[in-house]
Formats: sequence, structure tokens, C-alpha cells
Amino acid sequence: MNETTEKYPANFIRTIIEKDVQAGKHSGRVVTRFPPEPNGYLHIGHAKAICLNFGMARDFGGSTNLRFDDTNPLKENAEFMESMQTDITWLGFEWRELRNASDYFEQLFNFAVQLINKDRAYVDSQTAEQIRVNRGSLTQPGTDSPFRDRTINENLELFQRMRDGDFADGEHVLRLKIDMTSPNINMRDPTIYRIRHVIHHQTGDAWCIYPMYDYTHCISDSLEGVTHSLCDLGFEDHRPLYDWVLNELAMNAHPQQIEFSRLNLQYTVMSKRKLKQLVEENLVDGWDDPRLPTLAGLRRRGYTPEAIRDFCRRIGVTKSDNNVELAMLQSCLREDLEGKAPRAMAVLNPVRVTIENYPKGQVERLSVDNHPKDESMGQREVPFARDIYIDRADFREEANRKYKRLVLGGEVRLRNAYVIRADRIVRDPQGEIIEIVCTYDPETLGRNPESRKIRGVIHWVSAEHALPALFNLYEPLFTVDFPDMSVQDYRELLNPNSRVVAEGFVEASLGNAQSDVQYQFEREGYFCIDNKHDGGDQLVFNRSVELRDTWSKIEGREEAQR
RNA sequence: UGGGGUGUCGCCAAGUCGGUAAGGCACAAGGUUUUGAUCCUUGCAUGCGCAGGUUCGAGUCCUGCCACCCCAGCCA
Repeated sequence: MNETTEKYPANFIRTIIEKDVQAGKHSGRVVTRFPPEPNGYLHIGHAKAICLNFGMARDFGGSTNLRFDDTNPLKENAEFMESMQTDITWLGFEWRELRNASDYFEQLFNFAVQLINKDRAYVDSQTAEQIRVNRGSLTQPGTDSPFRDRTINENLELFQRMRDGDFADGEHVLRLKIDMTSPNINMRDPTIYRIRHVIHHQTGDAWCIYPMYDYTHCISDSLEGVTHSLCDLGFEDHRPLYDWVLNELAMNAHPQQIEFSRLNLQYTVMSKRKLKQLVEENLVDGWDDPRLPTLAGLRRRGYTPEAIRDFCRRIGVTKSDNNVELAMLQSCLREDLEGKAPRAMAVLNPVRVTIENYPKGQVERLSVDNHPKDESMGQREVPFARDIYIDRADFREEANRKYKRLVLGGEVRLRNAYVIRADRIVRDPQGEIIEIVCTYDPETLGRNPESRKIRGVIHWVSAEHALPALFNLYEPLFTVDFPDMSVQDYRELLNPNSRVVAEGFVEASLGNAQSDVQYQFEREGYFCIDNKHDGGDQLVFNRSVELRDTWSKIEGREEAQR
């Protein structure tokens, strides 16, 4: 993945920016910003916005600021700021400057005074309930507040006293004086300041009035020289307000707000409220639970920044509602990992195999490629001995020709080793197979027999040398593709099998598995070390994604036919 | 029933001045293969929400419908 391929494919925002640059608008500069509210963890939907903002600026030689939209101290905290910086950096982006909306509180206050002086803002002393009622409805115009005609001086004095802490929470608010009959509800004298006697994580007790989003955002953008202010469709109705404020203030930089649709991904939820609820109600194991669509969760699951960036590129940017299939995300991960994940063998659901004609006590140190197509990844040593484990799913007492694995009386290739034949099975008193007794063909190491065709290859580990391991096998967190659309509460749709722990073995070389390396356990999927789950003496791996599996499709089809 | 949006293959999505429907995912078929992986090849929208109209020609222009999404926080 290089700079060229990382470029965003054509989309309507790129078209707008291209035209602006050509026309010399904003002197041909491109400045964007990513403005999260620090009230949760960043998720894959944010990644879409991050890639867009940073990507567009990069493609046009511009820059991007990270700005925390910290205007509501009730919901925000510094810990979330930390995690967001970690996640953005991990994703691979660098901001030019880190700002907080709270850096502008003093300026914002002064701008508000300006608006009061222009008779474009007033202190309203109605209750929240009265304001709500007087706002009207979608089809009914609103009515003017009885306080709408206060004199400029009275407003000035009241606003100053609000700042000075003379009033309790909710006693007054500052509102813009626009038009209570506007068909656009956002223009019906929106509130821009409210009283909150709370400590702010950045400004401490310096303020007891806090500006609101609509007022703060456009001014912050302008102050930072942002040229293109990209946000989601939810703010389309707010654009007239964004422009109104900047025009009334006669700001010399007037960014263009452009809206795009947010990402909807199958089998998950994306709203911060719901993610927060899942975490706080312990329905998952924290913000970095590998089943969550948070960047922290995806990272722990084994997703790479490259895969996520590629995903954001592939899903595109439009204004239409989208419902992206999970397969798209998984495909991006597989594509990234295929070329760079070292291979290894792991048996998730072991059954013992004894190779009767292999000398007891003998151990062969087989030299095995770490990647089938990339010699530069080198080789490793894999011990082979008389007792090994294979996966239960790789053996059947009887099967038709389509089954290409080990069948009683049949042969199969042990990956990177010999061809074996299953001679008989040993069962426990309950009837379960506990051992498969085989014989091996010593002539088949590194070459195929000439007389017959070996159709299958299965993986294995040496029983004596293998390391016990736990495998977190994940399924989607929800049982339905779009939990948000269900009439049921999304918490009732949690998939009980979203995390299943398998107990098995990994080959000895994984004893020094790196925690930041994704491995492909051949025929099983891509895995990475999970250093948060406690496995005691055992290694713990997370399955990031399975390998593409055409066999299970064929098998499923046959099952269905029966 | 106010305002703002969106409708191109199962999903995502490209479609400059109207010129005769990119690509990816998924799926299907075949080839290679000591991963039923990868890789390679091939297939996959006479049609772009619907109905009219303009035009030699319309996904692209016009008109009228229809469907879906968003907005009534002192949240962002």
C-alpha cells in the first residue's frame, strides 16, 4: 500500500475540493479537521470520517487539525481524549495541531457579546420546557419568547452575570435572534449558551457557562482556517445556521460545510450511546472488547490500520444511506494479512493421532516455510514425532469423495510432513473417539507418492512439543444484521456465541509469538496474541477473521439437500 | 401534513459538455496449489425508484408521482 493507492477514489467531496482548488478558492489551500466529542471511544464509523478528513487534506497537500469538541463537560473527560489520540495515531494519521473547542471559550464569549450588541442574540429566561413548547413543531411555527425584546444593555448585563456565576443552572440561556417562524427548526432562535456549574476537564472552574455545538463549531472551524468542514448528514439542516453565525460575525474565513452519510455496518451497533451502554452494563469486556466496532476493539481483535484504511476507501463517500456487509470489512483484513502474516499450525479442537510405525522417541526437526509465496519470511523448525494432534473436524470414519481429509482406511497429507493412513480408532467408554491409530509413508516427506494421488492436506502439531493454548473464536455480537432496525431492544439481540473459547495446541515455535504480529494458523484463520485475557499458563489467541471457506459452503449445500 | 436529503446489479459505488452502464465485495464456473487459503481465468444491470416529456440520442435535461432517511436537546 503506497501513497498512490492510498488515494481516495472519486467521490463528490473530492470533486468539490478539486473545483475549489482550481478556482483558487481559499487561495487554493485545503484544511480539514476531525472534531470528535471526547465522550466515548472512536469506532469504525469515525474511521471513515478520519480517513476522509486526513485523506483529502493529504491528497491536496493540505493539513488537518484534531479538535476535541469539548463543549459539554457533563459527558466528556480527558481519558477519552487520550484514547482518541492513541487510536488516530494507530490508524496512521498525524494532525497538524491539536486543539480543543475550549481553547476558544474566551473568544467565543466575546463573539457572543458582539452578537448581543448587534441585537442578534438575547438572554432568555424561560424554562427549558417553555422554550420547547414555544419552539413550535415540525408543522407549526414557533412563537417569540417574552424575553426576546430585552434591551441590548440588559442582555449584556445579564450575559455577563451568567458568566460571573450569579445564576443557577437553567435560569437563563443565551439565544440567537433569528426567526421563530422558520420552517427550519434549527433557525428558531437556537440556544447557544447554557449555565452549568460544573468543573470542565480542560478549563477547570474558569467557566460556568458553556457554548453549544452549532455556535462553537463554525467559529472554531473559521478560527483554524478550515476550508472544508466535513460532517455527517445529521447536520445538513444546521448548515444555514453555520453560515448565519459566520456571516453575522463577518468572519474573514468562511469554511464550507459538506455533509456525507455515516457508515452502517452489518451485525453491530455504531451509536456511542449504545456502545457506552454495552460497556457500562458489562455486556462486553470493555471498550476494547474484540467484538466491538471500536478501533480499540478492532485493534485487539487483530485488525490492522492498513485494512481499516482500505475499508474506508472501498466503501466510498456519498450522501446515500448505506448498509455495508461485514464481508467487505473481512475481505479487507484478509487481503492485508494474506501477504504479511507468517504461517503456523494450531489445532483448535484436538484429537490424538498415533503413528504406529514411527519409531518411539524419535523426533524430526522439519524445516518449514513461514510463507508459501514469500521466501524472505524465512523458515522455522517444526518437530515431528509419533504422537500428534489433528483437528476433530479433519477426520471422519466414513465420507464421500468430496471430503478430502482423513477417513478411516484412507490417506491424507500432514501439512509440511508425511502422508498418513488411518488404520483404526480407539474410543472411550462413552463412545467418543480419543485416538486415531495411523501409519505413515516414510517416502512422502517433501514429495508425493507416484502410484497414488493424495487429495487432502491437514494440519497437525506434535503432542509432546505443542504448547497448550486458548483460542477466542468470535462471531458477530448480534444475531441480526441490523440491530438498530429491530423493534426489539438491541441488548436482547446479543449473540450468545459471540465469543467461544476453544482449548487446543499451537506449534512450539509460537512460544515466542510476538504480540504485535498477526499469524495465519493454516486452514484456520488469522490470529493474534491477546494479552488481556488471562489464560494462566496457556497462550491466548484471538481469531481476527477466518480464512475464506468454500468447503463449508459445499458442505452446507449438501446438508441442505438431504 | 413544515423543512432538509437520498433513490445505478444481493451489498458498496463510479458515472465531466446528454452519446449509448467503471470497479470492489458477494456469488457461480473452471485452472494452479503439500493451506478446500492464496493466485489466475470466466460469468454476473438492453438497464439506472416509477410514469410521461424534450432530443437523432437521457442514468445524465424537464414535469409529475412513489419509496426511504434526517430534524421539534439548555447533546454533539
